Amino acid sequence: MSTDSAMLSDDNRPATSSPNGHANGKNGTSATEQLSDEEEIPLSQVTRTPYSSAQPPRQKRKRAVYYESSSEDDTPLASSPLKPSSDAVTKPGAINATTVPASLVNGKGKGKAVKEEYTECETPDDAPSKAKVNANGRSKRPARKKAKHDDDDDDDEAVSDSGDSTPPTKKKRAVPRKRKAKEQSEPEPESEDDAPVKKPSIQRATKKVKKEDGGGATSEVDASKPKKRGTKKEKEGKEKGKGKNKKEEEEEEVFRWWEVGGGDGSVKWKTLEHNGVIFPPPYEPLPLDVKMKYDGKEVDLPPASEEVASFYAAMIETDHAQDATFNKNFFDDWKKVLKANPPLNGTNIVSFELCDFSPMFQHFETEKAKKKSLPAAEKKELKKARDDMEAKYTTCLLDGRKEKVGNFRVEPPGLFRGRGEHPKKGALKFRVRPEDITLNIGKDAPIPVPNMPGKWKAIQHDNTVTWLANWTENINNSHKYVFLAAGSSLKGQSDMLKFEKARELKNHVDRIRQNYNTDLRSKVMADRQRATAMYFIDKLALRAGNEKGEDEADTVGCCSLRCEHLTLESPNTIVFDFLGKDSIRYYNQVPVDPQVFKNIRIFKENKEDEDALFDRVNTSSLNKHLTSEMKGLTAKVFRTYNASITFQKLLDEKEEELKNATLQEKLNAYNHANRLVAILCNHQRAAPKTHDQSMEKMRYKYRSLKYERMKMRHALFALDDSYKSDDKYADDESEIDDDWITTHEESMRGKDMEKAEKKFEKDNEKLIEDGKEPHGQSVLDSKIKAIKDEYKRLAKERGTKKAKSNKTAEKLEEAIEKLGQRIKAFKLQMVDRDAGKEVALGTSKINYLDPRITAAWCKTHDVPIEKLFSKTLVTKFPWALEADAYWKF
DNA sequence: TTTGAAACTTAGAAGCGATGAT
DNA sequence: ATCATCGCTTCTAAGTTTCAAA
Repeated sequence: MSTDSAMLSDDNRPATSSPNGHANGKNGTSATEQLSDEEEIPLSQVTRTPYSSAQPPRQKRKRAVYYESSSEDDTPLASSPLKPSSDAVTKPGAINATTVPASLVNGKGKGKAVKEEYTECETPDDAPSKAKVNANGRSKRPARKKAKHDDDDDDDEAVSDSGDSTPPTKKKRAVPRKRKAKEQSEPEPESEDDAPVKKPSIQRATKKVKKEDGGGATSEVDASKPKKRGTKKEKEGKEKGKGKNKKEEEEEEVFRWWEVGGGDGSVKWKTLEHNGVIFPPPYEPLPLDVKMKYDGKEVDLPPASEEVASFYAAMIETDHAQDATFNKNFFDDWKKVLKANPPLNGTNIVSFELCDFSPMFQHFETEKAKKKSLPAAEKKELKKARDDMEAKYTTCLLDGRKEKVGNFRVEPPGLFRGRGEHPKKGALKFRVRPEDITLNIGKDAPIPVPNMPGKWKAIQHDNTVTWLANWTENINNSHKYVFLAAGSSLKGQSDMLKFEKARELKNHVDRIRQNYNTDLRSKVMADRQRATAMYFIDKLALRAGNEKGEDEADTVGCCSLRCEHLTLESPNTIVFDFLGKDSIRYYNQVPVDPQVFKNIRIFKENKEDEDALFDRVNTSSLNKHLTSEMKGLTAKVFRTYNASITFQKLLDEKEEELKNATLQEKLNAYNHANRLVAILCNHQRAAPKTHDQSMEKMRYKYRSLKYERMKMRHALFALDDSYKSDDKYADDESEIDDDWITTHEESMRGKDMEKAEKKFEKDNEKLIEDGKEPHGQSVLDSKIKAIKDEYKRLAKERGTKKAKSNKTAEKLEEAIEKLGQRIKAFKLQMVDRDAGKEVALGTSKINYLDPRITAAWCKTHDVPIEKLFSKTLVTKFPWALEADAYWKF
């Protein structure tokens, strides 16, 4: 099928580009007309495209055609002219690393899209176009048919299309991008004295720190420490340290980079030493008695094929194995491996359905169990051995300082676990070998030796980047990098910069909002669309939304929204429903500014569901514009800004209220604010498997509380009829009915009797121990009888609205009041828990909430930071924890 | 321009170990 | 002490942004 023209023909109108010139007709006039605000909104025109969550229709997508079809793996490689020669591209290293020849599995070389241009022929009056069509009838680029410039000219005279006011570019011309440098041993940054690297003093903002149990950390100060910050602490530390045994002398150097300044600029380090990466152990064939079956018979697989089979076998109980795409991709790739490494007993594996991997699966399960049941001491030993082995890879020397490395373990081979409807999920991910890996390391540093046979692909010394190693992965031909850990100075610095940039937005956001609000009425379509997109990004914290390719899951962000993703509901509500990053559904019904509502209606006019909503906007033009509004401003800064500012505001609102609150109440308030931000950013998680069950438990407890309350009310009535007319004691137990009460009482009765028996036994044991006479059976019997009688009485009471109690009316009133509070609180807790079951708080905490907000809040409310930040977060944000109580985002 | 490589941040799932209930 | 739960850590996929090459 290679690029069949067949496919081309089927739906090939220039799709996307809203054929009938939505907006452009001739960009000029018509655009102007269409943009007039006054027009009416024929509601009937409003498109409604309900589709249910997970599966957006995307037939049109296949028009891809312009790209090499990825499904043609089986066609002879070299043949198609459209196909880049795979040989040329295949990474040598990937081959037979794991014994699986890359060339076997990876039909095509780079999934590089070979694209043709589409010469548009419709709508002649349209802008000169070359709209590239693509996917869902959308083009790799949005199907915009015009180029912004065209608009300008034509689109209503005047209105100088802002489009190009050149943004204040920084003539800085930073150090040349490494791209070229990478070839290999880069030529060393040409003396570039002007390179903005001022890190003179930086060298020594180091302190020696001893770990103390007490949590206080600091101690003696490195002589060269520059600033005087934190002296007090140091002194204290010193004293304490004195008394303390020196043994723990494992003082770590703590580089207080945030006190030094500098750091920006493109040179990231002066010297860099590291030990490379760890490769996973080679494949170990299964014991001879563990064999998968094909058509009921055991198959004798050579190791290479067995390994791939085992990847799948380990997953047969997961959802992945239920997925058709996943299975197909796995099987296709596996067959290629099998072809080169056929079963030794001649089995010809052609049908996936006939494969039975369960013997392998069982084997893995027993192995797992074995490991688990190992004595603790042995487990510990194993772990120690592993840690020792890995130790040297966990850190590196950056400008002479020890820093933690993040992902020093090379990703093991396996089956690609793409999210959502990723067309390649299940495909075989090759074993990575030294030949695949490029190391980035200081010029004078010794070159590490790989822990498996082989030679590094290349060594480079590029100090303008932060990675230590990288390789190209075979599924999507993207790059994988080994970076420093989140707690390292390099990551910390850029993290801090990120938040500072977001804070800077505070000073510009009013103006920016004003501008885009004005532009919502712009007569230039491109501007109006951009303004509308900005409105969404700002208000709803949507992501920028780059275009995606054919061989990726169909997900969108702001700029790549399609008409089908928005539904209008008069008078001014927009319903968003689309799959965003990681194929997480974004569903939101929001009332919007009437002008935005109107705009969306206009943008959708004359377009198909699968056409781009913002056909004149893309992330690049959007960001270009944003940068012109504020230096360094991009779409994602809005997310950071809005998340943090919202969080700060929410916490501030509760400040007074929390003055005398308990610790738990404070934590709740914090988590509540955190949750609202997570919702804003649409951070979801799969509801815990046990959620329903635990909700059920809570509901039961809730009812039990209601039952108690009812009993007390009734007791009150029994004492004095007049309570019945008091609203305070009106029936409030709608969630419990007679049946439930019956069951509940029976269950309590059972429990009470059990309890009595247990107690009886225990008492007797005790008596015997003490050398006394145990109670006889009659004691228990009479207790049981008492319980039975009690429940008989309760049964009689049922429905009478009377109950017995030995409390006085006053006591009852009090107890009811208290119970009422408890019920309310519990109900809240339930609702909260249910509401939060699908909300992930972690992501915003790690990436979006300025940690200084939390640090300051903890100081204000006297909450230990450990209650809110896990150990990793504490080490990730050392620069933030010193913020004082008054610090505000 | 447009495309896509490169580099870095953000993301949820899976794995794992601590902790609390029984 | 054992088991279930839960929260944290690890893993790696999936985004964004920038810039050079075509």
